[in-house]
Amino acid sequence: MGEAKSDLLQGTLDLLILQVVAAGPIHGYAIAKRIQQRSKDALRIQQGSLYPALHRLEGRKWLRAKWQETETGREAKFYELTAAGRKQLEIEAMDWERFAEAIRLVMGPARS
Amino acid sequence: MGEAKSDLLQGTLDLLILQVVAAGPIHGYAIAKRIQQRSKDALRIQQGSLYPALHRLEGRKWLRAKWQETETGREAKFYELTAAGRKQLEIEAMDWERFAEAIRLVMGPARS
DNA sequence: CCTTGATACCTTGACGCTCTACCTATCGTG
DNA sequence: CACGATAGGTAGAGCGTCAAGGTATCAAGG
Repeated sequence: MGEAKSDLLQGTLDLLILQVVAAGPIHGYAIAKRIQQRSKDALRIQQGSLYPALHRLEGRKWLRAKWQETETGREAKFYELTAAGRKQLEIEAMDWERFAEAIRLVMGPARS
Repeated sequence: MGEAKSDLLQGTLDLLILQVVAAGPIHGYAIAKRIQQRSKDALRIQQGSLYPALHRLEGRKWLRAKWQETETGREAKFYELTAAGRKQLEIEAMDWERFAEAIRLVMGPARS
């Protein structure tokens, strides 16, 4: 029940993660929370989506990880953007804008 | 080579097809052409994506198909929207707008 | 004490969609 | 006659997301 389809469109998760991490080192759990908050609860990243995505991005050298302590005194894996990651973020942000514009064109000029 | 990732974000093809078919009966090949033209060549629907999608939408009773003759005198399968299809189009169009807005929020208010 | 909920990490398996690549057939043009 | 455009289709693979499960720590409440 609830949502018939998945919350996210495939391919957008990487963009969201890169964007959030771009603001500074942050751990996985907080990334999901941040995305949820910033989207006003419209986007909820499942942990089963989040962690594989983080490992994927790390494997592609777009993120770098290191264990650190949170403000609450717990160990957590903090991710930060590499130079390649920053470049990738720019690419994906542009891709997204071009894609959204293309959809807008097909959906018709009649938009409020 | 070429595009590293898929042209389309998963889930948007149905929306595009429904929108194009909403304008009146049209056959598959023309749907792909129409989407490509309207998006100013940004979106190219592969036949291997198109036909399975059409069969899927027909199976869900959102489209109805019948063989007819084109203006050029060839047989083609013309698709048209059912009542359920029209409703689905509204739902997916709304979903898309909410989703695009959510991404915009996460990407930051700092937009040109 | 002990349970509950939040924080924080992770894996597994299934599902769905799109892609590449391939196939058939007709028509018009060079 | 070969080719590109039109028109339909299938098969296999890849990939990302999801649901569901697991571990462990910490704080608060009963």
